[in-house]
Amino acid sequence: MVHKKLHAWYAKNERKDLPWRNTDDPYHIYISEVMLQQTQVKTVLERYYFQFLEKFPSLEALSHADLDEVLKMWEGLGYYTRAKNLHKTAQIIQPKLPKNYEALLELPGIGKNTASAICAFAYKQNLAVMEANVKRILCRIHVLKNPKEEELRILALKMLDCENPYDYNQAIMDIGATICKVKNPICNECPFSMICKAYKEDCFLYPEKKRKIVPTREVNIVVCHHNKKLYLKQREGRFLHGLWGFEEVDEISNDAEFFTNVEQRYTHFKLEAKVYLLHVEDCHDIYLGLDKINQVALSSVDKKILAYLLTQEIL
DNA sequence: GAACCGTGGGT
DNA sequence: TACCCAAGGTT
Repeated sequence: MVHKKLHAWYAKNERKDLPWRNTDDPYHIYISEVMLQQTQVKTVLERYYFQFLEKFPSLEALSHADLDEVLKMWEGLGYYTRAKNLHKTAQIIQPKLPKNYEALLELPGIGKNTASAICAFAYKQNLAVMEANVKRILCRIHVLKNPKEEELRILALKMLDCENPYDYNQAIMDIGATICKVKNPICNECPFSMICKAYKEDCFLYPEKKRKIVPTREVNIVVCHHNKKLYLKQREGRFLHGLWGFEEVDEISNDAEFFTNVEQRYTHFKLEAKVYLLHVEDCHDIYLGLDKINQVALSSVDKKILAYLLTQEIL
């Protein structure tokens, strides 16, 4: 009965503007799944999906690319390990993605969710996708505040429409995105309302969310410049790995002049940076002109600083 | 299991 | 301004 209702809802309300639903190419679906991790559909659609596939039209093309090129196409999307893992995976598995869940799970950057999504959407396999939307729906139907992963997995399997797994998975994700939203769910249009305990209770605060306090990190950034060239270096740690940026320093030289303040929110801390300019007498090859800078991937903070520099005739 | 890993948009 | 949100994976 619920499956019928869901099916009817989907026939009417399916999001048809999603290109990864209109392809059978496992590579395209794989790219979309990774891009969509913790990222809004709109962002992926407008600025990344088509551009990435045009630049790297196949697994083979991706495997032959330089990591710097891949990062450039990922610039601004965040969580850059995803790009690095895509590149690594392309080199491991080309010419083709494996077709079974366990083999996919072995690959870097592919977890349970992405593996099941690839199996369900690229290979039409009979398994339940369980991402944030689905989890939220299950939590509300069963009024679960803080369920274990395994508990949800069992409930998801019970719900799955084995006759139409592909449509079912797409449909329940659409319900989560457009009906069973985190805030202001539209329960009177929801095909699950008849079985939803949260609806019966008239309370949709499931699952419980825990908020965390984010610390502030204060840093100094120095932009060294010489003859319209700037010093940038490539980051090596896990954070913003592989992206280029201006240098953070502990001590500010007396010759540096204050330039501007910059703020940036990250997932687990807030950055407050004082940016200084330092004119140096001579510089090395690693100083980059604007044309070079535009070829490498910068993080959001460094882009902000660069944009401001451009208004100040430093470049 | 919890911390870590980005960003732009909405309120 | 400050906080929340969006198709998670790795350590």
